Order: sequence, then structure tokens, then C-alpha cells
Amino acid sequence: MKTVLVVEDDKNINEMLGEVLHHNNYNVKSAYSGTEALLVMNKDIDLVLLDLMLPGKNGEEIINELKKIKNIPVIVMSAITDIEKKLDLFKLGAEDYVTKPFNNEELLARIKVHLKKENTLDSDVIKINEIELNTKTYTIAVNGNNINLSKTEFEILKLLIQNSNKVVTKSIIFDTVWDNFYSADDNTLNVHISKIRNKLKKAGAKDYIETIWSIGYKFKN
Amino acid sequence: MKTVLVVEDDKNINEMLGEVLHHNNYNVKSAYSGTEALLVMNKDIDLVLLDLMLPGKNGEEIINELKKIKNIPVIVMSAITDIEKKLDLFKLGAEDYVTKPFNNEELLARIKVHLKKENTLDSDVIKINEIELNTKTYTIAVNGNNINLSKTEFEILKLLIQNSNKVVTKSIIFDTVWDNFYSADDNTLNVHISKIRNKLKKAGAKDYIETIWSIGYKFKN
DNA sequence: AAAAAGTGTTAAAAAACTCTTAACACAAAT
DNA sequence: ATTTGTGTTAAGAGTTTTTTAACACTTTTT
Repeated sequence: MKTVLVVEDDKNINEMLGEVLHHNNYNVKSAYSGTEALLVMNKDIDLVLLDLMLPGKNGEEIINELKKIKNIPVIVMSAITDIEKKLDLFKLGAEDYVTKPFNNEELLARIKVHLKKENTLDSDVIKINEIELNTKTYTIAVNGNNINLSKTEFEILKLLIQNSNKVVTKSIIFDTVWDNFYSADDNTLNVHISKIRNKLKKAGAKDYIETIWSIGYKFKN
Repeated sequence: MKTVLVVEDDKNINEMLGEVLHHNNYNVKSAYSGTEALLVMNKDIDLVLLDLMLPGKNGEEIINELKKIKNIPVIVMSAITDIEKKLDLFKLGAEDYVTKPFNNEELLARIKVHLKKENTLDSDVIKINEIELNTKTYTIAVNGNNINLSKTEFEILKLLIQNSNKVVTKSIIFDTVWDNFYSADDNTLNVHISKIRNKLKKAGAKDYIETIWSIGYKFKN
């Protein structure tokens, strides 16, 4: 479950947002000023909702310092429509900007978008086109139909998918999937890759796994 | 360099966007309908700017099918302000939504946000003019287009580029690229250099590799 | 200017690597 | 105790890369 920090000086709005987020399965932390936000900010927080009209420090400073502590998505909420101000915020690293008054559902949708990006590496479910991989349940579905991969096969595919579009060297695969002590043979990896390709193909997935000759493999998306 | 696909039926707007993007160092591809977008869509495209009022298929279908082809960020541009429609688009996987008329700078800022995530992890990049070499992913791009080098070719070029403007002796190349035990023939190196030069030339790069007679080679920048 | 030494390019042979299938040993499940 | 599934190895076919060899060309030396 992801944690959102709501930074908003208006108590009513802050609480309202907190409830909305809570009902949509987020952990919520609240701060009522920029300085408080900086104090509360820690590694557990995954995204910041930042109101601009804060007492004390101005929004620009806050973004700057928040980003220094942890580089996570910041969505700015403000009544300001001045385009120059907006652009400044983007330059400072804001990921999104919603103009007050905004629709809660839209805000939720935008939160989702910006959390999704972070997701790819450590979320439970990784979805790439027709393939959906659940790292918690060790299941893989192609077009919604579950297929069976052995544990080793699963680990290899997971590693490749987590590093989509990048070459994963054979040595990295060995180090990640096998115990460091006993490392398998090159040929062993070939066989596993072959089996993975077969199962994916049989289930109707495209051919994503590319061989990078003498280096490793790449999940091409 | 990233490639943006602009899908917009109004020729003027399409061209205008194309120019704006071009001036901001993006490669641009244009499509004037949803069906055309699906045809043009390929692996080189990194982000889609999608106008909603398209002839033929409606925007929802297009997003759906684009995402099936390749899961890249889609930013919807539309005059529609109906919140339900907006939400539908987010549900279909749109990453962002800008209401027409919009500010070009803001659009650029949003494009940057959504492209950023692809970049973050690929950090080991050496860039020299039009050549970009990524030592992590074992890829080389000339003017943004990937080219294929074999492992040996890659190692040689990497070594030369890492020592730009310095002479790299043949014996250093042999020691670095080949196992120390069995060292290849001079002629072998010639052939590899020749192949590297060819591939770079074909991709449109200048002739950087200089022969230092009887000593070795130099990547001149 | 001629000879010698070194380089560039191409095609073909050789080597290295990969893919697939099958077999076997072993572990887990029935 | 039997069945089912997994991981590894081996072997042959297939693919890609690397090297060799030949010849034309360039630079250096004599």
C-alpha cells in the first residue's frame, strides 16, 4: 500500500483529501505547512500532494527541499492559473499540476499515473501489454489466462521484465536467480529461456525475449 | 533523442506541434487519424500526443490499441471538459490530459515528466556528439538510432571512446578486449576496426577513428 | 623511386555461441 | 508407491561472430 503525504493548510480540505485517499486504499500523512511537510517527509512516503498557498515558506522552496530529501512524485494543487508560475513548478521538478477546484476522481487518476511509474520495479503486479506478472503469488497471465512457469523460469522472466528494454547479462541472471555458490551452466540458462519462450508463445504472447549474442537477454517491449 | 508521435487531424495544429517538438530536440512522427497512428506506431516511438476528435475510430479505441502495441506514455489533448470522459481516458491508460487550448510550454513540461521515467535507470551513458554509448545496456545510438555492434566491436569502441583523443595502442586493445592468453593477430584488429567504422558511417556518424600508424588507434573528438 | 612495412576491405573458413529436443535424476504431490 | 513436475546435462542442428587469407592500397624507409 502506497503512502501519500497531503500538504494543505486548510484543515477541511486536508481532512477531506485524507478521507478520499483512505477510501481508495492509500496510507495518508498530513502536514499543514511547508515546514511541517519537510519534517514529516521520510522514506515511507511515495507521493506528495502539495497545496501552493502555504504559510511560511513558499511552494517553490518546498518542492526544492522535498525533492532533495526524496525524489518522489509531487502533484501541485493550486488556484493559480498563471502559466509562468506553473512552468516554474515543472522546472523545479513537480510531476503534475491540478487547478483548484478539481475533481477528486481526476486527482486519484493522476496519483495513480504517477505512482505507476515507480511501481515497475517493486510492485506486486507488473503488467506489460498482454503479460501480467504477479511477484507475490508467482503467477503469470497472458491475456488474462494463467500459465505455469516453474520457479526458476519465473525468476528469470521477472528479472527480464523488471529490466525491460535493457540487456540483462548472463552473469547478472546467474547471480540473481541461482545461489552464488553453485552457478549453473550457460546451457542451463538456454534451456530455461527456451522453455519460457515456448510457454509464452503457446499462451499467445508476442516474442519479447531477445537474445543479445554472447552478452545476455533483453525483454523488448 | 526521444521520438514523439503526434496524432492530430488538424493539419495546422499537427505541423505546429511538430515544429515545437522539433525545436525542443525531439524526433517527430505525424499521423492524421487514429488508424494511421496505429499503422505508424512502432518500437522507436517513446510517447504519443493524441488528439481526441479524430475521424474514424474514437479516441478510446485508439488508446486501447496503441497500448496493446507498445506500453508507452499517452498524453491526450482535447477540448472536451466533461469529467466522465476524462476519467474514462485515464482508466484506459492515458498518462495525462491537457485541455485545448493549451500552452505549448506546459505541454513540453508534461512530455518531459512522462519521458523522464524511461531515462532514470540508464545512467551509464557516454555521449560524444552524435554518438551515445550505454555501457550498462550494451547499446550504441547514433543520432538517437540504435545500431548493433557485436560484443568485441562494442568493447573496442568503448575502450577507444573512454580514451578519447588519446592513442590506444594495439597491445592495450588486445589486453583489454581479448583474453591475455591467446592474443589475436594484428589483422584481426584491422577487420574489427573496419567493421566498426562501417557501422558508424552507415548510421550517419562522422569518421572519428583515426589510425596511428604502427601504434594503434585514436578516437578523435 | 623502389622496397618494405603496415593497413583496409572482402569473402570464406573456423570457432563460438545458441536453440531445441530428449534423457535422466531428483523432489514434490497424489 | 506411483505420478507429476523440475533442473540439469548432453547432443545435433542452426546461427552469429571471429579469425584467416588474399589482395589492393597507403605510408614509411631505404
